[in-house]
Amino acid sequence: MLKSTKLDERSMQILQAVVNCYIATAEPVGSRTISRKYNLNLSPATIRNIMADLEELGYLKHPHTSAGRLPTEQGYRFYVESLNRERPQLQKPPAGIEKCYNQKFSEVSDLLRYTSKILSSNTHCIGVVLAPRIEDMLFKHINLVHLRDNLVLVVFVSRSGSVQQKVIEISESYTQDKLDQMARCLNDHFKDVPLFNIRNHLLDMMRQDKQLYDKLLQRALRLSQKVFDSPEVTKVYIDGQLNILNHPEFEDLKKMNAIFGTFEEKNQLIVILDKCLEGGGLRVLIGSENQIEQMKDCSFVTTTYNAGDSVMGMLGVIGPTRMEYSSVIPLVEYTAKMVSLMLSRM
Amino acid sequence: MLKSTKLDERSMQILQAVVNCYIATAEPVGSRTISRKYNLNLSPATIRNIMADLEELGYLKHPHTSAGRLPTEQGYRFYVESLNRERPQLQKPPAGIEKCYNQKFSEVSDLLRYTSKILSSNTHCIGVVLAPRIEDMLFKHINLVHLRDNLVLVVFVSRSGSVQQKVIEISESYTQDKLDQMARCLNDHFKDVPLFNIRNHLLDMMRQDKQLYDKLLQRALRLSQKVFDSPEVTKVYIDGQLNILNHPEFEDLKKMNAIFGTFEEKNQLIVILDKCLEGGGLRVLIGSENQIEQMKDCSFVTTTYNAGDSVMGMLGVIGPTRMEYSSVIPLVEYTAKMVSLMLSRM
DNA sequence: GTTAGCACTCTCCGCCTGAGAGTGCCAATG
DNA sequence: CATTGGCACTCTCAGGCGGAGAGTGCTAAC
Repeated sequence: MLKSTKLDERSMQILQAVVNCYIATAEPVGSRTISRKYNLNLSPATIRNIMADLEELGYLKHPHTSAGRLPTEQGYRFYVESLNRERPQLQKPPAGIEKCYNQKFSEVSDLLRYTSKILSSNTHCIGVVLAPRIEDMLFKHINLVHLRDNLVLVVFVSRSGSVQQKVIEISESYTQDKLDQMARCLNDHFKDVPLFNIRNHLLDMMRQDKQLYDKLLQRALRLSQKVFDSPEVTKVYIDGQLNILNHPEFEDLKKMNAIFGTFEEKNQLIVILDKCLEGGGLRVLIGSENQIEQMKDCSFVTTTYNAGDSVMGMLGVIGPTRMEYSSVIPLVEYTAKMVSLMLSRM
Repeated sequence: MLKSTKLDERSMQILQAVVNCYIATAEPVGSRTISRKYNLNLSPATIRNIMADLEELGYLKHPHTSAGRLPTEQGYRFYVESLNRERPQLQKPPAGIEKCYNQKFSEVSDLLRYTSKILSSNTHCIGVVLAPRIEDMLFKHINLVHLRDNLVLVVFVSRSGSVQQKVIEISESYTQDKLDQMARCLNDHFKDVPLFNIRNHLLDMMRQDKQLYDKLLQRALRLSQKVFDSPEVTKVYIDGQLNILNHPEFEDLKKMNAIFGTFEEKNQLIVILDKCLEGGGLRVLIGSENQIEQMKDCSFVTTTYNAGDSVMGMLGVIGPTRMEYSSVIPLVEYTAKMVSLMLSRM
């Protein structure tokens, strides 16, 4: 019938009603249900006609002839976009979250881990927090501890308070005293240098000091080269994986297993999350938009957060395509705001 | 019929056959199956009689009249004990494990995390490794890093190479230089003191130096008191939780959920594992012997490992009661041996 | 003591059926 | 002519039934 891509007001209302209803019940919704629950003053028959149109346009689908309708991915997408259009009014801060952030966090990793918990427990989805990339951090302090023989423990603290540790093997064996001196050297030289730049910085310094008038510094530099030359894996905090057990669409053990598998092998996930990081801001990936075959029944709602020194990470939730976007989206955004705030204080 | 608690040779053979068979197939085993698979030269009828006796004695049970038999917990216990009696011959080192430990581990935590992976992937059960209790470690090195205001990052290294970190809040704000001096002080004074003793050591020293002729030391001591006075949670490494999805007995979502829940809240688990630690050596907890209501269909196979400086922890697997004890037990024991070996080298 | 035979029990699977939910279409209506 | 009521049609789901299969328990024979 109606062949224009634009939907008229009434069709939109019905589409939204179907999506809402399906999100709430996880069952195909019939025309009768809509006409009763939402007082649009339309008879079931009329609604049936409109639903048939919506199906033809690709927004709804049918599990079988005599069942109700449910949204396609295109239907969800339309729904989410219309949510975002009306967002300003929705933006009441989700209750309770603010209180959670009243406590003090002494370490960034604690804050992020806690945030993934908050996200998962408030949305019944999987909470995900991607830590700031290490290269984006600013050097603050380094410590070298002699372990045994040629092994040295390196503890590195960034200005925003993240702590990394790493054991490296070196060719010579230094006493703890020597290591302390070297650490002091490095701390003096690298203060506030961003890590992504530290390798260049290192090379510069080594070239300058080729005359080796300061042998200790030279050694320290060589050691720190070892520390900074292996690429770091971005840390990701995941919480509430078990939440998906409670969603009826994952009762099928096979589907569930596939999803758990993806979380076990995090690489694939990180690729997607990294993509969400680019550009910044809110991202909603619906169903197969997330490119991971096994996760084609899941949606991602993510946004970016920023730390005081403009280092950025990403947080959000992963849940069934049939998730409560209308509450999840504001919650994710609000959480990101809180995290940014907390980080700027640290 | 046979009312003596002792089983005769033949009954034992049949009990073992039933257990073996049930472990392999996860289905109640009938008399016919036994008489065909194990050539005991007995007809199904005879075996039926014996099985009825074993049932009366509490070793076997019946899901319903016309089904085969399966072991009760008492049956499993008998089976495991007879395995242990014959153990010396079973003790061929499980292939492949040794190779896994050919690599170098620079940190204890890496070794233990890796071990939990090894355990889970080789047994299709959940791998569990309890780290040595912190109080059992020997002091090696401490580092203090100024974070901001009154927050200090404390990094503590034990002689066996474990690294702990902790952020503490102090009343005064010290410069990094001061902190370095204090750390050096503490390193001199506490070298090789066992941690469980360090609090006494501290108090002693503070009493001795009451005259405060060394103000710096005094401050350092007060700071370190803060560090060592909060009790540490023992770290536990768990891997392969998803393995239980593949065991048919946990297809029931409810059971599975209960088990996952227990792992989420680790406290309960740690209590049990701590109990296994006491006394040392191999422990097999079958079904409800593990005291955790939700885990009554699971068995624990654990043993202790020891580090070079006699610090001890525990490792093992958790799986369905119907697990392959005959291969799991030697594997757990062998792994513990390897871990002890690796630790003594570190 | 061991075994063959046989009746009995219980589960599992496929088949059928009726109820219920929902659609699609058609004709009537304002 | 958009909307609506009515009605036939389709599909799922739950329950009941029955036969096949597996296994037991008992008894009588070896």
